Amino acid sequence: MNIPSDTKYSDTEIKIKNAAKCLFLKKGFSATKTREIAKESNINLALLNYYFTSKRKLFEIIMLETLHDFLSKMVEVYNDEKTTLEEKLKLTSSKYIDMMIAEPHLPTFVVNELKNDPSSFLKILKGKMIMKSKLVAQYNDGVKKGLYKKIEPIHFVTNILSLIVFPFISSPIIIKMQKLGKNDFIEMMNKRKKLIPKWIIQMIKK
Amino acid sequence: MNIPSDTKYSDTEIKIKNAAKCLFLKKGFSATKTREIAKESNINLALLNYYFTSKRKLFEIIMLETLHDFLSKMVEVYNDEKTTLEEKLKLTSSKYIDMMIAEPHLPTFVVNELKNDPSSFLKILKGKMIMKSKLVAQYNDGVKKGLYKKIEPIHFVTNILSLIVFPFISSPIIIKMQKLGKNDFIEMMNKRKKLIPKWIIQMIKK
DNA sequence: TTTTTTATTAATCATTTGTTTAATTCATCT
DNA sequence: AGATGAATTAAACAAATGATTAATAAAAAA
Repeated sequence: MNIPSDTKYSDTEIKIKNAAKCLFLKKGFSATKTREIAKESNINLALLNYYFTSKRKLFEIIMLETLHDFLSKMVEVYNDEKTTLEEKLKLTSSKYIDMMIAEPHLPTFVVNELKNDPSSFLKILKGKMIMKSKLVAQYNDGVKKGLYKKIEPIHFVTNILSLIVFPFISSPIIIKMQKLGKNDFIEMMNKRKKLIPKWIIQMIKK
Repeated sequence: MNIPSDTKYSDTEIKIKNAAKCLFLKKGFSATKTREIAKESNINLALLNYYFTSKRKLFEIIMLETLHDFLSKMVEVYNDEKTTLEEKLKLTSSKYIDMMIAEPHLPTFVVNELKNDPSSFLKILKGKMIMKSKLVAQYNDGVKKGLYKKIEPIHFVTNILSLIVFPFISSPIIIKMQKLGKNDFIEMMNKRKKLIPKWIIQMIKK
């Protein structure tokens, strides 16, 4: 029984999109060839244009969906009204690290293709203003109460994301430098789930 | 009067290499076309193959040189015998941030193309083991003396690089999110030169 | 069932792209 | 000046690549 998670798209369209997403994530737009997408999804080459008009259009659809998923998951945690700042840090850290263990190509892809076309980013970023999130509000509160040092919030947010995301972006380097196996790297990232919130707190606590 | 900084290469070769490096850094291997390199460097298309055999060979040369420069500058600071750990942090932060302000495409390029072919990384990484650097030794000393918390050194090094490099990799996102101009972003990064060393110290200090 | 619409296919087209060739210019040496 | 080798050029080639077409099969509507 099929769950109609995406009723907008037919089976064939989903097959194409899945294969395309996988390839685009791994190799980027230019290095991914339409024939490769067709082969990987077991469809005829012409169906790609039949359903998606062009490679570029297909790419843009995938780009927007991927970006949307990515940012939505972020903002969920940041805007939770019930959790404290420290809890948010723990949840963020844990959630994103899991997310990127599952899809290791995601951060590089987002960062890369956004460099070429930041306009798609704006389309998605409507209700997802991290800088106006509950997390930032809680940090500012802490500053006012004299609990936290005053840093510009953009640095605060940047630091959190840096410590979480950068290791994944640079994973090939870390793996080579440390002569790790893939599982060792995952192990290392799992350890960071607990460490990163502590580090962030130490950075801001008076 | 020409300074024979690179006597190995003729004028034409240098023109080609410069244009190619610029394009490869900006757009990656696949998206950069040989005709574009020829046009940008004002040389005939055939000269590219005449001097460098193939696009791929040219790319590999540029890749290795860029990587070499990048890592050399890193290790210089890390292995300075005269400076303290805290001084090294300040120097690192300041030096790399300047470097990436000058060449904003560098980190994304390195990270990207290394993902596809980490072998070139190993060729370069001979004498440049960051993990066996003076910096790490000094940190370990500090731990023994009870000054610093004990974290695995790989996390220590990863954190430094994360806080320095990630903002540049994600600069299009930061710029859009904060509605910054390019100069505002540079301003922000210049502020981080002083902040990052402090943050790192707070993270490790007991 | 018949008709009409939709989905799929193989073949082909028109560019693009990396590379090569063969001719020409330029510089160097005798 | 003339000969030799390197540097440069315009033209062309072959393969790859994104896209289209026209024919066929499958599904839906009548």
